[in-house]
Amino acid sequence: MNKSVSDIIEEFIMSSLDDDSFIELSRNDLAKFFACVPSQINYVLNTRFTINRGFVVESQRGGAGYIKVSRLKDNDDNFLKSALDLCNQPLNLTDANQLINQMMDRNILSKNECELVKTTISVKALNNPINIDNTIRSNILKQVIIKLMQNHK
Amino acid sequence: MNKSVSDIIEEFIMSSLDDDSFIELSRNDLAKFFACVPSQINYVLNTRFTINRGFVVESQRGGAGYIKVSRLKDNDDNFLKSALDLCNQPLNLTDANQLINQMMDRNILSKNECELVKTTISVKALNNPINIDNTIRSNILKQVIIKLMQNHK
DNA sequence: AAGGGCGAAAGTCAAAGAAAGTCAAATCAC
DNA sequence: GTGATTTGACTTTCTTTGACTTTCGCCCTT
Repeated sequence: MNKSVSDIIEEFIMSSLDDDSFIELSRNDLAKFFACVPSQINYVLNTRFTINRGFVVESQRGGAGYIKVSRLKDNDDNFLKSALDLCNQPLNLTDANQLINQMMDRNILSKNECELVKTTISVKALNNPINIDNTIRSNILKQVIIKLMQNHK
Repeated sequence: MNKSVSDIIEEFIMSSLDDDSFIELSRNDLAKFFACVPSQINYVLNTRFTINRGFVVESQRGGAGYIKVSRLKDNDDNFLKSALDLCNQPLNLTDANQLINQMMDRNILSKNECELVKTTISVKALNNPINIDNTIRSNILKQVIIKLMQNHK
């Protein structure tokens, strides 16, 4: 198979992530290195380093701008991964709380953290019509899980 | 990570504030020391040492001019109380995050907890069609603060 | 002793510079 | 022909720079 430039850039970033759980890169430098336009880096990031594939991309513009790519971790039994899946549907309060409780049982969240997260998705916090409520709830939980998988300071 | 000059100046002032609750600087000297134009000091002050982040900047021009940066240190009860007040209006992401950061600075939240709460009010978490993001955000934060006030007795 | 001028601060603001993001048209591979 | 890739014009965000303004203390004159 003939590799595209995007494939090669993907491989490069992938192998940089072998050692560490995240890397910081300069979009411009990378583009220069691979002799492509800067926006191609975005293309690679958008098509290959997605949540679904287990990555998170953060960035900052301007002066000391950067792009940070992190590889998400999961514990052995794929608990977080399937929790993430659950969050693709709206979640009612009971189900969501149970999910959060399980995270505490598995020592992914401390008691305190568990309580905090439950607070953020409580009925009072999401003071909205029920149908949109559940959607926001699962969205919030999804981001929390991603954060937990992103397990580096 | 590649730090900008502004980042470095910020760090310098921050660490000067570690020992004391305030510090007096000479804008010109600082600019000379960091090899930048004097107005960059203002830029750092305006973007980093804001009231929202818990700082006050006072200054005097002319002959014996100076810039004084102080870290606000009212007690945690008052802080949470006024934070709660703030949550009666919709909050944009920046303001909300700064509030949460201050909770960490005051050891009301651990670093981890701080990150978690920030995650729950992030743009991605509250990614809903309607533009009531800021309202939901302040609601969530309000419940978090109420929760913290319970713990904090 | 009062007022004015000078120079030494700090403040303001907008332009320039330095990243990264977006989006859609053009091209390529199958 | 369709979907994936490449390209580039345009946008947004953050930082750096510098010209111009304001304020203040001090000294000098009267």
